[in-house]
Amino acid sequence: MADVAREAGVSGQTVSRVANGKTNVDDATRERVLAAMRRIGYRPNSAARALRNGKFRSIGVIISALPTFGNSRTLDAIAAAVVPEGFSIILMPVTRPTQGEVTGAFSKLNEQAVDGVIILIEQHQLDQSAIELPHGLPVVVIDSSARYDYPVVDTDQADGAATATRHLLELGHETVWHIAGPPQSYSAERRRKSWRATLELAGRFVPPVLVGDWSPSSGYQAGLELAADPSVTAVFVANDQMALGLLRALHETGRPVPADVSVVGFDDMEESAHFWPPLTTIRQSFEAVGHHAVSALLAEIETGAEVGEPVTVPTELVVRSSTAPPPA
Amino acid sequence: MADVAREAGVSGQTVSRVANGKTNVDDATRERVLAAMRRIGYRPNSAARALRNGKFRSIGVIISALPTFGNSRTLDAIAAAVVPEGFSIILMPVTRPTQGEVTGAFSKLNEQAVDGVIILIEQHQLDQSAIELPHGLPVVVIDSSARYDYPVVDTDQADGAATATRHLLELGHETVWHIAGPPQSYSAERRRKSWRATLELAGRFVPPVLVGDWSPSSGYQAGLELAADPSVTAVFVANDQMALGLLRALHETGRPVPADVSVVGFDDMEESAHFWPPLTTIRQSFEAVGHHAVSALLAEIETGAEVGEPVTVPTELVVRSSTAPPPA
DNA sequence: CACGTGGATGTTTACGTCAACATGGACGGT
DNA sequence: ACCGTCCATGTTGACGTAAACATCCACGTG
Repeated sequence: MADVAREAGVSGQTVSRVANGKTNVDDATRERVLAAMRRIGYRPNSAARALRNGKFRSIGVIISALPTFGNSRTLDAIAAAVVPEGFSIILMPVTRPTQGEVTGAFSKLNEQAVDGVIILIEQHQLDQSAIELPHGLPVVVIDSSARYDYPVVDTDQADGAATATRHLLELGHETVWHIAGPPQSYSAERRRKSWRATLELAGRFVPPVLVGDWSPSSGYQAGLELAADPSVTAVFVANDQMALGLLRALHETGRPVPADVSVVGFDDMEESAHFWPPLTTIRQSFEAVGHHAVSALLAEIETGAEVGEPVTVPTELVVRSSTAPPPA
Repeated sequence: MADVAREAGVSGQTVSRVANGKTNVDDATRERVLAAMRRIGYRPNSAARALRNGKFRSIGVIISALPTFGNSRTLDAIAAAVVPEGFSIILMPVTRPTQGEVTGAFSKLNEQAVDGVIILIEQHQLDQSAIELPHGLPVVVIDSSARYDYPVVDTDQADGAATATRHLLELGHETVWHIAGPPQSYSAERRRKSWRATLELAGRFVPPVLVGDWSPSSGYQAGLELAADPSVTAVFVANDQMALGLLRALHETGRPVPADVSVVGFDDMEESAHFWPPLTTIRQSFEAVGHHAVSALLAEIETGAEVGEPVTVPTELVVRSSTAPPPA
């Protein structure tokens, strides 16, 4: 900066003013400074800036299971929403979502240099208790658990699951089986509860739940069990990957989809339209989730006040070829 | 820091020494300082640290198409490799890999606060020219193009594609068709060239290339064309997602896999084992790629010297149920 | 013409940390 | 007892920036 100031024949302060777009600088002077900046290749030093005014213009994202379909999409949306605001993202992966790891990541971020934190961790049951975080830093949690003290954003899991179940019922199926996500996952829990509630509301028999871990393999395993039971005609699977595994199991055991059994997934991955048969599923908008999380966090950073209401992002039923009325 | 110093009855410098684990501090004093830190909840301020010693302990990752299967896996591997070293990751997404966007992201990182940059951008043909970056910051590129001035890490695309093609030939197929990735992608180009070379080496007819864009839909489109040609008995698809689309096209047109046509993909996504039929494919280790990229970058940061040799990560053929000898 | 006003620019200082140098006391050797 | 050495600890200053305050000049007004 000093070099630029000398080159332009002004004081460092004026350079600072130009760099920050202050208005009270003469146009001619501004031009001279800008030219000098370009000539010297001046880049403001963010460390010094941060030191000076206590803001870092960056937010931290604590994330587990990054390569997961939903998480990577959400992260991308967060990134897209944050960059135009002039913020950057500091990534803090945790290998397992335990209390220890999360608080560790959090305090690393705290030392590091962030103005706020988004927590994108699927499993809420952390050592039996909600995450406890030192206060003083704005935080937004992506997850619709009510157990956090922080603003929360999530997909409307319950409505999506209810829609999926109702779709199958309306097609004429007697009841709907369910392959759930892992027990520690809050979204899995919500989808399962909502599926059950929908069945009960319609006065239908509630079959036992099969539990997977989101992976195609676990869907395949569960699918093998389901395929062996001839009374199964409709299955709501808690995500598309497990649905893929189920489809495979159904193919292998010679039960045609959708003629013999109907399948609905959840997520609507890019691949789902090309499964065999193309999968009917619940589309969720990770983009909207990421976008809302960023809005809430930035608002909190600006104003210091937490936004009270949890934000819920709606889902949409996408009907393709894996559902049909039950066999006669 | 001043508070801690007062609390412990020492000077700030001693606190600094304790915080940095210097040895020349009396044990009793150290204990006293640590206790004071805990009591006050002291966190070193990284901005000041960075300002003081010119290092940031963080690296930037410029990435496009983050939710892409390979990219998210690689990013995760980078994160995993970087965190134990005490570095953190600053994410800098670019929407399109143009020269302008990349250099923009680069200079943002430069101002921001990074010690080095990993560029994870698939398409190398940036406005007809290689990326030009201002020098002075260590850079590693993930991509095996020879056109960069920087250390480079990538999967052994050529060997993988050759292995896939040879596998099909050895099964007895007369020739192998190819659905390629987008023309701007260097990996797509490598796979295509290597497929062609393998065919030529074996003295086989080289069929025209179908070009996709990595998406399942583009694979489906290409698949429809291929399915219409009864002479097609073996297809090497440049990634698993397009292979999924091809499988769907083959199902729809009633051409059984692998009895009538064999398919080999590339990537080995988690889903591929559960496609119908389970997909034979080339597994690449994104983990290894990320890991090597980080090693190279950290070495460059430490020593200041670029590592010369490009690193190539081997692939592995995974045989499942989508390949078989051609129909009699 | 003296004075007040307001805008452009300069000067000083503090942000939190740590390297470099300074200080001071304990201990060993002669 | 004197001196040199070494180790623990303290003091000073600098990193690059921007807020707060100070200065200076042009211009308008009575």
